[in-house]
Amino acid sequence: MAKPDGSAEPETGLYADATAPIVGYRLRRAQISVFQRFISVFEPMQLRPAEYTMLVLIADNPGHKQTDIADALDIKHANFVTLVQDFETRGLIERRPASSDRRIKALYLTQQGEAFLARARVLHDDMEKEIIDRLGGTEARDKLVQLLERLA
Amino acid sequence: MAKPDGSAEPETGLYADATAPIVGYRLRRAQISVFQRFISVFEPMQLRPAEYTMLVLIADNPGHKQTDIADALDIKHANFVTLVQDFETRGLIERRPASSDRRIKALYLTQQGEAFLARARVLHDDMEKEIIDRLGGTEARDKLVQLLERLA
DNA sequence: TCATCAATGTTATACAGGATAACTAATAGT
DNA sequence: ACTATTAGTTATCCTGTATAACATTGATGA
Repeated sequence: MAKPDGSAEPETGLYADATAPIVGYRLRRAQISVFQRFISVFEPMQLRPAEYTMLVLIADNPGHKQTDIADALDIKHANFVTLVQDFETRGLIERRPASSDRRIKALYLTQQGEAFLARARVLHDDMEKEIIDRLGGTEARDKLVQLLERLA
Repeated sequence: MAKPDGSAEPETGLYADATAPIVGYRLRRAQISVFQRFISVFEPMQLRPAEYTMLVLIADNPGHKQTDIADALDIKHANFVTLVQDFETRGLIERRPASSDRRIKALYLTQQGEAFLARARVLHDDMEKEIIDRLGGTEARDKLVQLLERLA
């Protein structure tokens, strides 16, 4: 089998560069790697990536209804219910019925939730620093985010 | 609520830039978008992203055992079995027991499989061209792949 | 030799994420 | 008043992924 650049995988002799031009594949690998790091870092806080993003979104948009937050996260309303219920049980968020429309449950962080998120943000900042290091600087990070935006 | 740049979401009034610095989140969004496009483009061929990559890997590394291909794809051996069996049933790949070690099943594309992959590569090339357009050129694509490599 | 251990592939099973349908309660439109 | 729509909920399913147990075959060392 031809090996253009001699960069064989020692263990298997597999020509892995076959996947080089497949952007989707590279994207998925990077995403999995970053998410696994996230999960391991946040394991002590029992917080998964989507959950962290949910808390950030509620913190920065307090009082919005479930539908808005779920849509912003591209999570189906049906699946968002248990997610929200779990965090209410944990005392981190609060669902307050709107006086104007009793169907609506407006979302807020509790004081506990604010403190919890503050701790999470510290961990997350460290993670982002790690990522910036691996990428080679903040410019590279900004470039990456810019390119990802164009694909999303 | 403060809106630094005035870029509100008209529908919900949600401040979505809260997630801007979260690289993992952007990564996931881009990956989902690219994969959904892939799935829709390849729907007529009944081919999913991981399956396409599997065929490419087998084509460029014929005669390797299941374990090697599964490892290269980061798919658990147990889960790879049904995947391979399905494609054998479809007549696209062949599992040939190695004479040296009868435990090993070496993987090859059939002639049908080669023809099938050739058609798939055309579709995929079109998709990559789309992606390059969205990114703004081949240099941007190369830059993206380079950055993704550093994260994986 | 042969007893033991390791590697390959397989089956069964469980669990998490994400998707759909059907439902209740509340509101809006006519 | 009657109807349609919206917000939230429940139940259920499908897919991808993870683990455990197993049969077969091969490798290793007393």
